[in-house]
Amino acid sequence: MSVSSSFKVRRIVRILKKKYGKIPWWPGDCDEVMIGAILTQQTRWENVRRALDELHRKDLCTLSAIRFADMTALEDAIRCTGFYRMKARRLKCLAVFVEVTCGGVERMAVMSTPALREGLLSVHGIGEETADSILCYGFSRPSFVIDAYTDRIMRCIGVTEPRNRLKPLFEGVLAETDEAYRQTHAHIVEYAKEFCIQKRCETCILVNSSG
DNA sequence: GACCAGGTCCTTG
DNA sequence: CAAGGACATGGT
Repeated sequence: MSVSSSFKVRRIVRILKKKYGKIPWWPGDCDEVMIGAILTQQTRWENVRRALDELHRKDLCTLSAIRFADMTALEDAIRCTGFYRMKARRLKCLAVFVEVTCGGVERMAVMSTPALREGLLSVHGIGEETADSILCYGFSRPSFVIDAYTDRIMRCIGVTEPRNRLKPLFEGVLAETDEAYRQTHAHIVEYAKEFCIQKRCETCILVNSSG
């Protein structure tokens, strides 16, 4: 990766930290994080929150419950997140992986990060972003999450690395702790929601600020 | 009514 | 292997 890109990333991380400070993000237990990670695919968080509340109301907000849940009941509960048929199937796949393949969350918690990541990626419907979200926010592992917002902001500030290089780029710049990864990703999402909602980034403090 | 949302998988050329 | 489409509801 280029020195220039590392420099730019280092700089925006510092600016965003100063702007937002410590923000709480993705509270909830491990099961809720994993379920939310599937539901948030291509979906606004507000709708995911509503679906999670509905799942709680129906006692379906654990993977052990989802594993045997009625498919229609599951689909109904998550309908407001869109892609609800597909997501219901993905939740079932995740439930089987967690409860059967791994033998429960406690077993997952003692797996090595690479093994856990590989296992998650083997689940149908879990790609890199979802896997890293689960690792970082659910299991407190330092695996940085690259999402559409991150990619967009990098373009805004002139970092030209392809998307698949961004993860190592950030991990090379940040202190290698799950907390640093969580905060920085949260800052990026917060900033993106505030300024970079559209493809264009007209009011980008990241470009003009002397930071 | 058009367009987009914190992706992933499958099919084509 | 890059590009395009499907999945689906809810908000602006």
